[in-house]
Amino acid sequence: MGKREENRQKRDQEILKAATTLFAEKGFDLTRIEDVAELARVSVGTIYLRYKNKSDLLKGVLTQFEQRFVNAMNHEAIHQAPYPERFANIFTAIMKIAGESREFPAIMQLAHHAQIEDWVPGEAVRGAIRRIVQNSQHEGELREDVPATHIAAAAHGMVEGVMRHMMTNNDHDPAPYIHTLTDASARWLMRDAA
Amino acid sequence: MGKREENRQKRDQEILKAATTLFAEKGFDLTRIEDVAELARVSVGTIYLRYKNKSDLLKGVLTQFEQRFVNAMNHEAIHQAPYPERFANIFTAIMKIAGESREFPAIMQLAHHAQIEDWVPGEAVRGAIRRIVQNSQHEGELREDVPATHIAAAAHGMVEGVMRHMMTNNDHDPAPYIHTLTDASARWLMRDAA
Amino acid sequence: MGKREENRQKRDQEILKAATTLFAEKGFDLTRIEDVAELARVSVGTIYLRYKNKSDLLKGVLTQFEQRFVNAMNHEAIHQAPYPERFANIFTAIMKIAGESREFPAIMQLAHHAQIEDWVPGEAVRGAIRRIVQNSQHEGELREDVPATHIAAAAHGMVEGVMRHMMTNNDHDPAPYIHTLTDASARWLMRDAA
Amino acid sequence: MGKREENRQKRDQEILKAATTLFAEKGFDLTRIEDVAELARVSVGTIYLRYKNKSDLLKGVLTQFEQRFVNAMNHEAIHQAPYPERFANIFTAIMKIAGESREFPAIMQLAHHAQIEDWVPGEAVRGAIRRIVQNSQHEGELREDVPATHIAAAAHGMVEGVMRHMMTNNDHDPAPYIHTLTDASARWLMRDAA
DNA sequence: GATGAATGAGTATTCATTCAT
DNA sequence: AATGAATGAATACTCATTCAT
Repeated sequence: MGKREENRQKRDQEILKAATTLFAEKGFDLTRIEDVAELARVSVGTIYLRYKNKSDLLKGVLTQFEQRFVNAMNHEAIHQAPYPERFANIFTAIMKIAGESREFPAIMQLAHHAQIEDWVPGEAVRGAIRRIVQNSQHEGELREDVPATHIAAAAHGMVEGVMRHMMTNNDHDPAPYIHTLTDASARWLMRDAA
Repeated sequence: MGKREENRQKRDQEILKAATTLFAEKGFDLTRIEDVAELARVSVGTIYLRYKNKSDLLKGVLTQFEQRFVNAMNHEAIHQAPYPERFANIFTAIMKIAGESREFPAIMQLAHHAQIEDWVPGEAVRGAIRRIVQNSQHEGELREDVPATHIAAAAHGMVEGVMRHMMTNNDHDPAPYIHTLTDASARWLMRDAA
Repeated sequence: MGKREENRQKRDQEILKAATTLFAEKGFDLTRIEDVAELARVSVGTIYLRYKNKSDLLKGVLTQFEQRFVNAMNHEAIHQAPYPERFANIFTAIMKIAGESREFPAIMQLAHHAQIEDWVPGEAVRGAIRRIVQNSQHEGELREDVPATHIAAAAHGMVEGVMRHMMTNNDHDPAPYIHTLTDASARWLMRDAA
Repeated sequence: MGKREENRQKRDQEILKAATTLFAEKGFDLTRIEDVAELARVSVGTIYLRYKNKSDLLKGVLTQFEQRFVNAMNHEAIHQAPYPERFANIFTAIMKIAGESREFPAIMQLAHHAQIEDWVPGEAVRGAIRRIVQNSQHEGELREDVPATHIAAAAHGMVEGVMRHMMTNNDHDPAPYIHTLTDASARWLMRDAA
């Protein structure tokens, strides 16, 4: 990797990091591109070389965030456990990611912000859930009479709801919530539970 | 009721109706107060006599919407049915309300708009869920080992997720979704299901 | 005087007093007619029955203020003293009036505010000066080779400049300033000093 | 000087010139920043790049004006003449500056406009007067028993009063006024006159 | 005469985006 | 590629004034 390329990637990261910090801190409207540029120590022009507008920059931030959740859910170790432990593992991984980022609560709100072109909030995460569910259904480990798309939609909302509740209460111990989510999922979706 | 008072109430209604229409159609940012005034056939000043700023007007719209759901959920008829029919009744009522308003899907997105003073999106609805759940727990009809607050948070998110999915798919028949929600709730929360 | 007339005059005074207080406190632009009305415990409509617009209300306040200075200068006792004592008496009277009103410094600034119809700031005061000077010139007590209008213009400016200096320095003892003004006037205008 | 720098300076000049013209013509409130921009052939944003708000732009105009008077008063040629010619020279120079600018009378009124941050109208001019007076006092040419600050305050007011009178009368010949001011100053302040 | 709710014209200021250097 | 000065569209909000009661 040439020095030039190296520099470029470093700038990319700085921009995304600065944008994340400021969007989380002040929200979308109150974050000025000029401030992002200053914090990232690049010029405003440089940001526009990479993102076609402000919304596109937000999309970059959100994409990076969702990708972390998708990665955590797809981590193979998780899939080796039997149900309902696997539920617990997935929810634990999700909660861990959420807890690691101070910006997460604020960014989560932003995901619902004004329409972003070619972007549906949570879609990547729901897709990951759906694929996991479908695999498990095919393997006979989860009920097959509930459509995987319904499960993805409901489960995603459920997790989001629980996280919102945690944040509202400023509660930092995820254990009880992981328990609730695992319990609900197991009773709802496990074949044996029927 | 004097002419003055009569006029005032009529104006109140017109403003809220116009705001609902425009916020739903164009979103928060693109809705101009001047346009709301024109549609409501009042002056902009009159809107500011009632709402202290644009966000406060949105809060008025959202409050009215949430109240409809709360009323539907609190409707006594719903509480006379045995579980799991009661679940089905509640979800049916909710879906009916949602389906009745063309503006609902769009307004639902707006609820998450940047901080509105003294307003937490969905709080009224979650409060209603929590009270229903607590009553049913006390009456021994639902499991008591899951905190009602957790249930409210997760169930609210679940319904929101499912509704979002319906809207994304532009799906107008709520029956399958009501079924999924009722099934999930019953398995998760009914005492006998344990 | 009937009760009605009495009430009317009382309202008039309340309005003028409230306007003086608020104009002095917040300046012309930041004073709202509604606030004047509230402080005077009348309705905004009542203010408009007496003053045709906001500037006219300011004119009312300024007129009342200038009149106090004119009255002080015309007070007969002052005119019985010989020069230069008479100068000292006049300046003392002026400084006394200025010192008596907490609002005076602020109101003095406002006099120069945007054009008010049929009103020239300081005109009444300069007229009073001019008449006193002319009388004294006719009586042979002051030099006649300086036009009274020039004297009025210069002397008025001089007093205003000195008052501004006092206020800027937050200086509450007028004695040294009275001395300076008397000294300057005497040397400049007394026949014997030539 | 690069093209950039050249352009910048040209814009600076145009903005100040346009602002002077319009403030003088229509007063502060009725001058729209947009019109200043148009007259200066720059965008409104460019004005805000240089002045933080409308008042700050007025301050720029006023500062430039006062500086001309200060420069005229400090012009060394003036200081070589003996008193009372020096008084005559100073007043002549001031009147010349005032007469050269069509905008001067109107701008002079604006100086008293509502509080401008970090700006006291006439302060620069009074400071210049004070320094000249102090030098002359030290050189034994003017009375030392009148504080230079009092002289600055009173003389500045006197000149202002006389100029206001000239303008009110729409009088274009400064000679009689220069005479009056010189006469007054000489009698008041010259050591020999005592 | 008194009231005060309703009106609606009016503009300073911001900041995403561009493009000459 | 990088820069950052220049651009200018876009609008929430205020408040003097009116007039139906």
